Amino acid sequence: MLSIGELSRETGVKVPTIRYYEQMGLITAPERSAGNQRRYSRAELERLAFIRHGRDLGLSIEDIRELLELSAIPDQTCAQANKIAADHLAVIREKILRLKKLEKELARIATGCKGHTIGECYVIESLSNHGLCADGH
Amino acid sequence: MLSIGELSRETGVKVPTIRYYEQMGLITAPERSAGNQRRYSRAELERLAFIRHGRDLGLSIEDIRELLELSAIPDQTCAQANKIAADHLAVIREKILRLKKLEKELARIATGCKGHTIGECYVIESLSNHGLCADGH
DNA sequence: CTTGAAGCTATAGTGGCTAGAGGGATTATA
DNA sequence: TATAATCCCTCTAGCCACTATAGCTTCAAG
Repeated sequence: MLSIGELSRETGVKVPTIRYYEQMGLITAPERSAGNQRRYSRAELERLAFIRHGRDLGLSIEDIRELLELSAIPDQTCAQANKIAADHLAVIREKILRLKKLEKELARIATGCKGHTIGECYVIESLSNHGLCADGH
Repeated sequence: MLSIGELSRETGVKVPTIRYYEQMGLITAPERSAGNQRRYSRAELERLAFIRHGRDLGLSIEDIRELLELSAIPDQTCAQANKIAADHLAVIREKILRLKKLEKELARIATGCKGHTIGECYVIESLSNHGLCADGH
């Protein structure tokens, strides 16, 4: 049996976050010690590791909730699980594209400034004047 | 003189967001009509466009506040403005790197599943077993 | 003068935590 | 056994940048 602190150390999920997940219903309320402290089993550690892993991959709490529900019924087809992963992959790819555009734009702004005063500053100028942007963003 | 709705249409910033920016002190409270409605001048439109542009580039409200303050004193050196842009560029580049790792990992997970039931599902399996991951993430 | 769109304020909700207050429990050492 | 250090408890509020809702007033067109 693990205390919440031990569980935290083993999974890398912070203590208040574990309590938050319990409140959100991602993990069920565990047993308590005589003095009302949470005591976790190995099964709960694995469930939390699953959640942690999903969050690290950027899945939302709701995505993870759904995957946890799916994983409880091993005979069902896994189409839904695949869909969650594939949808999320599409979101990630979209984000990457967007950020690359921003990177390009910011690199232009940040390196373009040769003036020494705000009055001549390209950073300020660029923000004031959207027309200077290469991409529509 | 523009109503808040006109200002919204011209800048692409939603009406409640404009009021929010006013509350946050990014734009000063504008004149009011006889019936207490906001009336904006061209100068305010430009300031809002500046804010919008900064937000589009992912700058925080605080970054933008600082840039707005800097832009009000044209004789100061622009080192600080450059720093804000450069720092943000670094943050963006970091995010891109992180997302690329996630993309790789998710692509592996989402395409790896050949089973037909949850019991054999690679998506679920991968989340349960961090050891399958190529990268440390 | 009526009607419908647009505007007003104030409050609460979003996601995923994080921080703090004010206490009780457990554990290691003296 | 006493005590001190550390951990844990609940509850509430705060973070960011909005977004939504409710209940009201004002404006502009016909």
